[in-house]
Amino acid sequence: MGKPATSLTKSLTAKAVKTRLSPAERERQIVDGAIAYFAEVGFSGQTRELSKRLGITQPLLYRYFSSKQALIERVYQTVFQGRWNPEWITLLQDRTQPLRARLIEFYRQYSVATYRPDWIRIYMYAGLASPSLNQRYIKLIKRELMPVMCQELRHHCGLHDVQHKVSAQEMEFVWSLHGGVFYYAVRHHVYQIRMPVSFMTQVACSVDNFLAGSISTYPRVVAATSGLANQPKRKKSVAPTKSKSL
Amino acid sequence: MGKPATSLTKSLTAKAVKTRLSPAERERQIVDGAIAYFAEVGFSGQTRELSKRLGITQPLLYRYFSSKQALIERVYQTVFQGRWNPEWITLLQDRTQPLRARLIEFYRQYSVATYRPDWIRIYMYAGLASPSLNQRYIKLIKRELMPVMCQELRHHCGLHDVQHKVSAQEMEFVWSLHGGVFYYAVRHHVYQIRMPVSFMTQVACSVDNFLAGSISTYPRVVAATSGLANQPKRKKSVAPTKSKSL
DNA sequence: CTGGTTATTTAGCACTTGATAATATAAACT
DNA sequence: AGTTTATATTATCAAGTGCTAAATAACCAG
Repeated sequence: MGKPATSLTKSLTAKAVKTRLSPAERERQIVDGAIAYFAEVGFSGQTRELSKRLGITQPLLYRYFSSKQALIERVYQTVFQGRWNPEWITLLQDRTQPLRARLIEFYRQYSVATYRPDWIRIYMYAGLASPSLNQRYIKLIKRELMPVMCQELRHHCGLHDVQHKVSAQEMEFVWSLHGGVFYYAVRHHVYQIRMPVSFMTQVACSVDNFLAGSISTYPRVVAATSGLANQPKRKKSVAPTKSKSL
Repeated sequence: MGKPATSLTKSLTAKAVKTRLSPAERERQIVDGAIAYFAEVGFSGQTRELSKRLGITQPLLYRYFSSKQALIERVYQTVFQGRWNPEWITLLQDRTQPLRARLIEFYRQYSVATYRPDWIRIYMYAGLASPSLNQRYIKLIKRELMPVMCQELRHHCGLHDVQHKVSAQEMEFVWSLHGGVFYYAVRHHVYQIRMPVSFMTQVACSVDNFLAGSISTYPRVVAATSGLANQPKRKKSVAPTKSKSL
């Protein structure tokens, strides 16, 4: 564990040869180490332990980051910035492919970017400590991803005439798929459950069931919310199918 | 902030009248306060801050709990013990009701017991710190809940002849519903998102879509795994009726 | 009221933890 | 080489941290 991850130094094979790194390189090394360390133990982890894992002394951290909090901010930034790929939207909108294939491919690519131990664990730690970061991220999902998924789902269900903006109910409908997929990753990377079915197999299965059900249930959701605007805090229960509004 | 929460003391109206509580009462008060405090800030929260919220001094905690860790264990025990209701299984198996109604009613009751801020947040904190507790809980779900849900789903889909034990694939199929519902609670109580659709409305919607899709997709899942055993590398397991407790 | 019991507080120890200043030292430059 | 530059280390500080022992004060039996 104590071995320096960066072997980009031009020579001097191994061992504890005290090497002076260029500031840029050292900084990158610290950030990478901090991501791995905080992802493992949370942000209450100590700077001394982090420095030990990096093979450097603790005060050196403060040459590169003015405070522990500054380092944490940098970790956030590094982990969550630039993971969103706008290509995913165009991929989802490519109607030359069946929606099933598009959704599966999207989750394949999305999971590579985000459903990994570092991302998921830091995401959860951040959410528990103070959810503003997660709220911002979910806002991104709501703004960029959900409307597109809903539009494509409308098309898939033959609702070609519907013009109004996607409603909050419609988005929640899609969140149930998204949440199921996300929770697979949580069980895997947070609870460290041995998963008996591979991620992509499970995604395919979830997408299949989601789309099969949508044909009959999604038009009802769209119709039930077609009158009212999209977001606001309207009560108006959705009145699913049969009795019992609960 | 500094005011003692317990006004159970028989008299002495208000103010900082130092009251001596019976050990049982004080202990309960500490545990309750610890649940609320640790759920809010995590288990790295300090005993001094906890005692301040309780309106007592910090060393008093150590009269009732030998260490901080002992208090944490007690919090775990209090939050997670006795929340599982075996009645839920009989409810789910009551075929005089349509499966839709049973599932919705199950999630209504289940959410009352577990999908509340304290439970969810402590569950997540525990999972990140060391997932053994969560693994044990998920084992309970896998042993008690999933097989029943799968059996009822088989029946709902007209698969009356199927005899073999439910496969891991079938259980994962149900996990996708369960995960979607759980993640609603996470968004609500951990990320503190303002949910535009009420929990029960969303549950009804998810269950509807889940069941509607299952009619066509679940038989395929069952068929695909009917040949092989249920769990990959397990050899023929033992008695089908075992009743380990959590 | 009195004295014993014990819940609760006061005072403090040993250690941790984020952060800083002074010092040492490896690399760069001439 | 010798000089300069700034990376990295050593030696700390001050505030926090779990935890303990002794002192205090509330309750109760007599």
